[in-house]
Amino acid sequence: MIRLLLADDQALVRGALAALLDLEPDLEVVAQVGRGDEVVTAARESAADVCLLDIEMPGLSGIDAAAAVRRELPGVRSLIVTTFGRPGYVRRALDAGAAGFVVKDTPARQLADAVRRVHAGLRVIDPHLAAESLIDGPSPLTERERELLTHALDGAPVATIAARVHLSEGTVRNHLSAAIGKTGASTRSEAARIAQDRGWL
Amino acid sequence: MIRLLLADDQALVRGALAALLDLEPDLEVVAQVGRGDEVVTAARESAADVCLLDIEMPGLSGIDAAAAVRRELPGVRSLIVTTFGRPGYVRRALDAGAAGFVVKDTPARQLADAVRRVHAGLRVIDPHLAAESLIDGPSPLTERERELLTHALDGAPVATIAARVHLSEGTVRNHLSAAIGKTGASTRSEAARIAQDRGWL
DNA sequence: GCCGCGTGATGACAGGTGTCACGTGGACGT
DNA sequence: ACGTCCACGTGACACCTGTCATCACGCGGC
Repeated sequence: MIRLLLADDQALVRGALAALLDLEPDLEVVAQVGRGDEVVTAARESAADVCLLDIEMPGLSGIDAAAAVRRELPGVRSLIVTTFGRPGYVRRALDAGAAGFVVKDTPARQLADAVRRVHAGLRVIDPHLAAESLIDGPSPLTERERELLTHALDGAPVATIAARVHLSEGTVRNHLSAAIGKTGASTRSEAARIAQDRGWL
Repeated sequence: MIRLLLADDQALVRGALAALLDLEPDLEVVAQVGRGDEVVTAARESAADVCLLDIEMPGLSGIDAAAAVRRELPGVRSLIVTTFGRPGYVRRALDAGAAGFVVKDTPARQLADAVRRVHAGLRVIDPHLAAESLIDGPSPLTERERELLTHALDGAPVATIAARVHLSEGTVRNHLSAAIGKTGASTRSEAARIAQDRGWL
């Protein structure tokens, strides 16, 4: 019997996944959480074997949660189950110690298999995403560029961004100009969107 | 026995919801589709009573699918089940003939109840969203403003947008300026993001 | 030591952007 | 017929932005 923990911020999806996985005779959902920062304690208390983690969650992202599980509970394996097939996410998830990466539009029956393989010590990675991840390569952005792009995501003017990060307006424009070049965009908003699509933020 | 059709572009979520709802003794999932433009034919062939529709789907949005169901199959009721609680969506969904509107982070056990109420001829609307929808009121944007904002979503420069819609650059700037005023934003990207958040696009 | 690189900053310049005034025309309601 | 609203356009103006050159500092690698 494989003991599972589910982490997803959407209660309906969480409950539905639990119903789906509980149908399998060798799987048992022993814990459900809606926040990333509750994963480790819930996994410890429920003695879970495998954690299914969404990425977009309040408190702590699924990737960071996987890293925390890796650090705090070395025997427990993490499987990322996410909506967005951002190439950059795959690499970051694996670096964080996740054992698998599956997108939410894979057929439902394959999920149980993925769980079993992860539990058996294998790695499960969506093949399509693995290819994209290799093509794109790692993020070319520096830490500052990444940070400034996240602030540019909502379309704020440069002056606002500069105030938020306590930097000179000129410096902000320089960093963003570099980011625009690296993403192949022509405005900072476009650059921010591209970087987000690739999982660089 | 209430016969259900599920429409969601994420196969995993679709399958999981099916597993969850099939647990209820009086509910039966008789069809599953991943595209909005397959809803009507699948509902007709499977003789469904209630359609659960996600909004973001390829082919046709869940809202447009609800309108099509209303038109083609008058006896069938639609329940929108979506990730995003955009206030503007609620009004548009009801105008399109949907009988209910639920967000995906409602507790799983409430979904079956919502289905039963919709089937009984009642209307089910997330109370929190209903309030927000009333506060915001309907979209103040004109059709052109709405269209131009969608093109501004990815941060494209004005010249690109003007070329895409075959308009003068000056006209595009005038419309976007009006949209910026109506949204309370200070750049077109910010205006686009605000409008999207409110379900005005 | 020196080089490369990230970070922070300044100044200058061309071009993009938001705003406003103003004009035209068509659709719609009264 | 008239007013109102929307769409579309032009021109002008101030301001914002993206780019580039140039400087300085700290850090790690060969």
